[in-house]
Amino acid sequence: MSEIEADFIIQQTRLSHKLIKKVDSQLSVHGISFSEYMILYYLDCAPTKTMRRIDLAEMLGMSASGVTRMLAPMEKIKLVEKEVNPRDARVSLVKLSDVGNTIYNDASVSFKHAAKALTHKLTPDQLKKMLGFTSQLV
Amino acid sequence: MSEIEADFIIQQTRLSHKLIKKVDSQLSVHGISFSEYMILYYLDCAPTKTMRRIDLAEMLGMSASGVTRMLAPMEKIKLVEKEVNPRDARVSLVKLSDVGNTIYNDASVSFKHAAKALTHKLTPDQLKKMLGFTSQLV
DNA sequence: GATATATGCTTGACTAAACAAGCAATTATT
DNA sequence: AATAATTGCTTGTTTAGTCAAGCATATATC
Repeated sequence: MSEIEADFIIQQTRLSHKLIKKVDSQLSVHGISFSEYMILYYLDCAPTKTMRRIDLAEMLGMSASGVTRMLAPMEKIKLVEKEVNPRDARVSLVKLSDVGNTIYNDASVSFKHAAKALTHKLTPDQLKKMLGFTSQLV
Repeated sequence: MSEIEADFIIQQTRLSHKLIKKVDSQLSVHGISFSEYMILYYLDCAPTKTMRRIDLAEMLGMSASGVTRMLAPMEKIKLVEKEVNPRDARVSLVKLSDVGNTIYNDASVSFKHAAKALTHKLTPDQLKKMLGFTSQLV
């Protein structure tokens, strides 16, 4: 009666829940949440370590207001800095600060450890295949 | 620099986010959220269509209080019913009502449709493999 | 060049969930 | 039998997000 596609959705979301929970608890050592880590991650990926808030929201799959709310405390503890865009006064750029960069690098170690632990049941080949499938669906 | 395990976690959670969002919007036609669907799903799976709240919480990966809060409105609109356990007055059983069953069956059609649409980029074989990997990790 | 429309961001109000604390009933210890 | 510990559930409080509305700036149209 139950179909494989539906089962997949259910298992997939269960897994995600578990992964985030685990990673979150590992990252808490560095004083950041999974969502905050993701912000630092995308900023670090950006060539100038700077992004527009709306692009950040897009990448995170979040609303613009959600990003505003998340960034406020991160600015307060100087993980990121606000910059203005001289060409367009509407946009307010977010920049990864030096502190933020350091925290991100530290947190990345924990993140990778956690990631390895969470996926150790798969062989490198299986993991590679799975990442491929996952990326295809995103 | 970036490792495949970490990339996998990131892609996996991105995907999950997308899946839930899509399924949620499809289910809204039936007046229920993804989480509520999951409750109905687990109740439907149970042989007596009845579960203890704490077991439900366990299956959903939620806290007991979260379940209490979710069930309150569902009881109000009669999707589920509260039953007492004659052997243990501490537990309050949750039962899938007839209405709940009907809604669940209707919603399942939408759910399966959405699931198929969301996974159509994978061949049946790929999907089967992926479900296998996912289940292994949960 | 004036006005309409679109874009980026923030704020207010709300919702879903978590955590911690507490109550009530059960089970274990003595 | 009395007390302690555990279990199941609920409630108060807090946090992370959403959506809708609004403000400021930029772009397009006439």
